Amino acid sequence: MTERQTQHPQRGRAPTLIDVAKVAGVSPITVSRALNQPERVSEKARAKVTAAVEKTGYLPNMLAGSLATQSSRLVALIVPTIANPIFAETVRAITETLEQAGYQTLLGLSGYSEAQEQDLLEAILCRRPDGIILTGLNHTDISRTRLKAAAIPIVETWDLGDQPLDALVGFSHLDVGRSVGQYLLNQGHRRFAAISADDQRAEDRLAGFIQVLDEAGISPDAVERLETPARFSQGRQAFARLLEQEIRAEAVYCSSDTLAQGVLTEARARNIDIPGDMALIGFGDLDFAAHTLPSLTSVQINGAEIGYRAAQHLLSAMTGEHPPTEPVTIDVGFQIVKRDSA
Amino acid sequence: MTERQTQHPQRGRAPTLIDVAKVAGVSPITVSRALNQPERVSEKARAKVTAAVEKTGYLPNMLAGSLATQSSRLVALIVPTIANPIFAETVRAITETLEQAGYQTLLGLSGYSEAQEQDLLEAILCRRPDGIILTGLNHTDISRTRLKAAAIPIVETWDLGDQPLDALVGFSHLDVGRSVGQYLLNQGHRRFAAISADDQRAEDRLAGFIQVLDEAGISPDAVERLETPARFSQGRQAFARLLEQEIRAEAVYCSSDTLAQGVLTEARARNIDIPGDMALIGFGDLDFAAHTLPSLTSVQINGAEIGYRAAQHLLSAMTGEHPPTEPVTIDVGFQIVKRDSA
DNA sequence: TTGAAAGCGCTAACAG
DNA sequence: CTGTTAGCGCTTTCAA
Repeated sequence: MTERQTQHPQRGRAPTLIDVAKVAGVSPITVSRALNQPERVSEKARAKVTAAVEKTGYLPNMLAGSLATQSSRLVALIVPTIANPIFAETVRAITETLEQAGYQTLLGLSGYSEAQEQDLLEAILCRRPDGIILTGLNHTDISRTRLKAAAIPIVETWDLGDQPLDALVGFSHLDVGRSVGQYLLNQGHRRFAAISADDQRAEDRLAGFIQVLDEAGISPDAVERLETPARFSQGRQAFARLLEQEIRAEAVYCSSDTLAQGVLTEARARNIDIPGDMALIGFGDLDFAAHTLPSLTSVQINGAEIGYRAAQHLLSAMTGEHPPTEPVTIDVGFQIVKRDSA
Repeated sequence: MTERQTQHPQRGRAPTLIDVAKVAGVSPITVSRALNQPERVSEKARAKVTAAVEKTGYLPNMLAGSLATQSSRLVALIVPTIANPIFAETVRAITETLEQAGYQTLLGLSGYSEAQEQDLLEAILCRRPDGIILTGLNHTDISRTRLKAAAIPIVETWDLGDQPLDALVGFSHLDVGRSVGQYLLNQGHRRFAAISADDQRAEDRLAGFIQVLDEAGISPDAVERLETPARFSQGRQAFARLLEQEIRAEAVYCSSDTLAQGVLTEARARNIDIPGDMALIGFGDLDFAAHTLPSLTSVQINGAEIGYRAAQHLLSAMTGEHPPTEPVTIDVGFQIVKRDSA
């Protein structure tokens, strides 16, 4: 009398394709086809399946599906942080674009650390993503090896360089720094101070800035370097330190809008008018900067565009529209924008 | 002469457990055990397996593993947006906590829409997450049905209420509104204006605010309602509209720091001193507000704490430390903080 | 401590 | 248009 009921789906077990097939009175494969390639099934069968799915509350098990198909419809995305709105925008654009194409996004936060990125990568690659989007060009050797072994489309973002793993969507940080320097020189400034975070891309921008000053025979009066991620309050403090050292620059370069905002706040507290008494330049996302830094100049990056282009490229690579491509580089550019004073 | 090579892992195919087993000279199951329960395997076998893994560059296929184990080590997380730093913090805290416990996070952005949440849910539940974290208490009926059918631990966040699906980690938005009203009344203010977004939680806060004024026999001179997500510039414009209507409140209530910041900017442009001439109160994350709104009062929420507690609860539920629990409610609270002027 | 057999839920390939 | 068979890569019995 201990016979188990196998007539209808058991309590506590999610209904499977087989349960649906039984209820619909067709074979499992017909259910599978009705769900995934409806055009390859008679209208009658389709109706029976639809009803059975409804009745059982069936939800496909994608773990099984992906295993059989060898395609997970999953994309891995690794960014340093989402606390910085500039990356939040990129993440949003990517998830949105991929979602529409039927892909899900597995998010990893590396905290600007290559080691952490490597750990994330190991965990994530086990899930067999169909593609992967990374931030920057710097990865550990082990990461590079694993990525190559995974043999899936890769897009690196937020930078430009010679040796991308696969596709690359970004802009040149050295050029950003150079442009900023040139811009400030053109404004007639000759005495500079710089406040910069110490991650690779911020360093690249700073290097460009210093390079262009150097070409004009100028070197900055002071360079303050802060640990990434550099916060508002650190920017404020760094500027205060400069003032205490009697450094009176005509223009202050900041590696990010966040830092520039700190400088702005400290300047206000000391009745230094920006941009009247001193030029101040930041770097960040169009939207964010417009909202929080209405009274200064900034290098504007379109985080969303980077995301869209990266996702679109990845999609076309994953759906195999082009064969194992040559590495592609997309330069999304940047611009220096002078906003009205608040 | 068209015989296929099956001797060693083929090019283009990722090595499997069986490949590793062959190289190691043991059975597949021994490899599995060496990897997942090393203590149940002889030291000798373990060494052989480790070497073979190294040599083949083997990476476990979690799709297969999860299918066999019926456990994905995946957690679904749905938030309205990550553009708002308050949610970004929660997301960070959650992914970090789960990562340490060996879980990955599948992120969905609902854009404050229940319909979109439902779509995300359908896609995500197909991947058989072991647990799920949602924002707020409002879900479509279909979402509720699916969530119950999934039979996995659920944590709802950012709100408090009577009918949680399972666990609940948040605070009372009505109480926030009431506290703000009481605070401003205690300061001696009697003429108020309110600028609020129109999502459920902002509406709840506003209702609390109006309620407490009402109890004091006061009604606000004006209430501006903005569509969620409400941006900086809209807050600024809303305040400008109030001024044009000759509404001169002693205190302005804003449903978020972002809006308050817009008001602050417009006030500065018109030489209205905050908090000297007019009180202004916002709502948001401690860190964010401290960075961007140094000169006003704000209700402070700890987004990271909500994330930590939610993730911790979910972990203990998933690892089955407690049996199918009674619904748990965790009130993380909030506080009103007056900051120094910049 | 190790292995053989069976199966997780689904779909590709082939037949009918 | 529909069904049968076999297998995706792993782990769970159970037995040696």
